[in-house]
Amino acid sequence: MWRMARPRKPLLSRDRIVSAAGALVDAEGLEAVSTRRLAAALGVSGPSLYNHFRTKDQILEAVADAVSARVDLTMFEDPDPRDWRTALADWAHSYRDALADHPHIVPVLARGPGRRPAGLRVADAVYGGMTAAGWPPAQATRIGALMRYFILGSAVASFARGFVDDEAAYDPADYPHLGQAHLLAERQREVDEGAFETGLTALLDGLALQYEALRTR
Amino acid sequence: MWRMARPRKPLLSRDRIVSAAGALVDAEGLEAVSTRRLAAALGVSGPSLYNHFRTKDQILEAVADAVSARVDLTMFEDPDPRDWRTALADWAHSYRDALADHPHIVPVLARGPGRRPAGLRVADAVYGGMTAAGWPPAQATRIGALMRYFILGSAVASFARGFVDDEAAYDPADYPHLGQAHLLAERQREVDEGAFETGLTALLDGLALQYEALRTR
DNA sequence: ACCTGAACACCGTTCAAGT
DNA sequence: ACCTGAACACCGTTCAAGT
Repeated sequence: MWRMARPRKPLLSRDRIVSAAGALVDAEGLEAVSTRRLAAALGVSGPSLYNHFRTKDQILEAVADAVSARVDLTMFEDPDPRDWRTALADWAHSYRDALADHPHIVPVLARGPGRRPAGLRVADAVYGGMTAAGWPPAQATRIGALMRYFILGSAVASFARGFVDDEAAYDPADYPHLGQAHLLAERQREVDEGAFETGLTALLDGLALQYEALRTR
Repeated sequence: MWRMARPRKPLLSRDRIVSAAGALVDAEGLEAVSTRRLAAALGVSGPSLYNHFRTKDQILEAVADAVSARVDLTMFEDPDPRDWRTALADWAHSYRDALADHPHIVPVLARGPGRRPAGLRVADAVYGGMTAAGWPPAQATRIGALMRYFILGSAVASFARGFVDDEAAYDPADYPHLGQAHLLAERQREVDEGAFETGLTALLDGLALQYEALRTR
């Protein structure tokens, strides 16, 4: 027999499936991933995937988790109590960069840490870093959550991807303040970049105010 | 004939389709909406929908836009220059409440204002309010975007929906700082609520700092 | 103009059969 | 244990046919 139902060495592994799925998501977007298409890319037939994952959704969860795993968390290790602000800022940038590299998986990632190990490790590290820096536990939890809101929000609700490339859609009579400038892709990236930095600075400035109030009480 | 291909009075309208789709999304979630299921709920056959919308996606866009349309924008009309902070806070709460009422459509809404009239009206109103309050145009655009990030992020990356109801998934050996307390649904809503309020206050405090720096220059 | 059933090219998932 | 093809119950969308 030159073609068998089961090869001596497995053709598939969870890792191979996840990396092929990630590549497909990056190249063609979430909705391009079907079990048949993914299997074809791996040189097997559709149902084979079910020997390694229970559902297609769990494959996508694993892809999302692989992205979370690339977020730098070292800034929360052995923290200098006065430096929670820098740690938070560095982490936010690392997180945003990881998402920017794989924008199509963000909606899956945003569904919450859920069962994904790397996602939970992120939540855990931020909490640990904040409590070590002197934030009360309840506030540390909130800070982790609100930073997540802002970072994931900036990836998922990106201005750049939000506007359509069609001038007719933005009649100045309907939206007096919206200029044509919004339509330029270059300008849109600038808006996203500027809004992220402005928001991050405001968030950290505001938290610093709360931290001071906490210390001087 | 007691059953005809075309009735004298149209059976369908865009409004009827959108409200039935909205009800289906609210009751059973996004993935429960198929053209056949939606058509059945309206007492017609699947293809009929295509006489009123070009694609299923445009139906969902219209549902999302109907939610945006319920966001209060009156706080940006005839603004008191000193009160941009209150306007922003009130708007954020109104926006968040609208999303909380229809959580399943949030991923569609988060894709960006795109072509949706109500979504664009929101962006336009915030921009108008901020510039009228004395913010420079570039900053006004950024504020609209960053507030959107935070509000949509808080809806889409909700802690409450993020954790799974299974203790085994959160072994304290893996995540030393994550307590079992995170698992309680009641506690999760508290975290979301607290994180939103803490984040909003921090954001507005931080922006106030920037506004002052702007005035005193 | 607006609805219908039939049809097309897909889906995710199950399962018996193969080795 | 791990792969296969066949099958099931779905999809979104097109289209000719009806009134």
